[in-house]
Amino acid sequence: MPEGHSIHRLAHAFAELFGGQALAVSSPQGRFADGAALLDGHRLLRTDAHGKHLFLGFAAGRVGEGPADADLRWLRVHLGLYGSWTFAGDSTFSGPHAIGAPRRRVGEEEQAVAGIDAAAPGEWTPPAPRGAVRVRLLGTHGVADLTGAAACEVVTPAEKAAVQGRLGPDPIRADGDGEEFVRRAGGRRRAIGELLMDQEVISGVGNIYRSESLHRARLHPRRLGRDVPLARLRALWGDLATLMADGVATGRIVTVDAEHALDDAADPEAARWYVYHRTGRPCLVCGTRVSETDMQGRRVFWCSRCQRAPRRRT
DNA sequence: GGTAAATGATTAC
DNA sequence: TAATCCTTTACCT
Repeated sequence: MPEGHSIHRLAHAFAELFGGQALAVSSPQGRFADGAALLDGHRLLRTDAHGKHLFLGFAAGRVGEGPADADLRWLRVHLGLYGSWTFAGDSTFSGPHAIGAPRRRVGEEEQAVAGIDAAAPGEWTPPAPRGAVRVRLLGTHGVADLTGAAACEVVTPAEKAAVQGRLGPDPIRADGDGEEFVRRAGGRRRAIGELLMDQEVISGVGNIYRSESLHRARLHPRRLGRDVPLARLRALWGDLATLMADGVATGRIVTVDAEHALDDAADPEAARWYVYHRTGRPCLVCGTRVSETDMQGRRVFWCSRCQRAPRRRT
């Protein structure tokens, strides 16, 4: 799935493209018919993102009424490994055209789809849903179609709060607390590579940000949390906050500093990251062949020279 | 026209 | 640790 930065982009996009509008909510595929009926015709008043969860807050009633937060009903969407939103609309409708899987190639986290039509407002008609569209949100100037989500449900404010209560601090959110991350990761007997992917420790980090931030921090993925000095945990949080904020701004995961950038016209994907998906290829910093291993069913990449293996403990 | 892989997370054994 | 769920696409034959 797109990592946390994409979810925050989606929250912004929905506010911008549909904010304040009463939306026609449907489930062309049918699996979300009940939830869609609950929200159909309601206005989208709030959007929120926490880690990899997207929340869209709807309320019934006329424009101008200021519903209490307690009256909102939230659509909670988690894209999982291959969920995706695809947008289309008239000439006034812009923004991210498609976020999330599928990707044509690894690294294509946002795909510009020929979906934004040049039709003038009023002359645009929504395209037929393509594929298994779980939810369609139709506004005045455009549509958003959701496919492949791992989670898609309508929740109350209390249920939303409960979900967020289980999530660790999010480096992208204003309320993201780095010290909380240090508390949750420090002293742990689990590998830092696992801790970064644990959404209760830090939320929003995915497989690319994991491998890349650990390389930038020169930390081996199997180093235990308790063996990472607190100052380095703080630095890791700070680096992730910077990288992920940049991801929100640009829609791309960029982790390679200018001094290490490598222009490889023959294989532009090859030098996109320091180590992610670069097994056997040279580390962009030292040239050592990148290593790969499996960590809880996911691939982790690191440079055995830049990121020294932790000493074996008995 | 089949198959594996994909930036995830939960449940069960 | 393994199975399971969500869906599309790249890359084979």
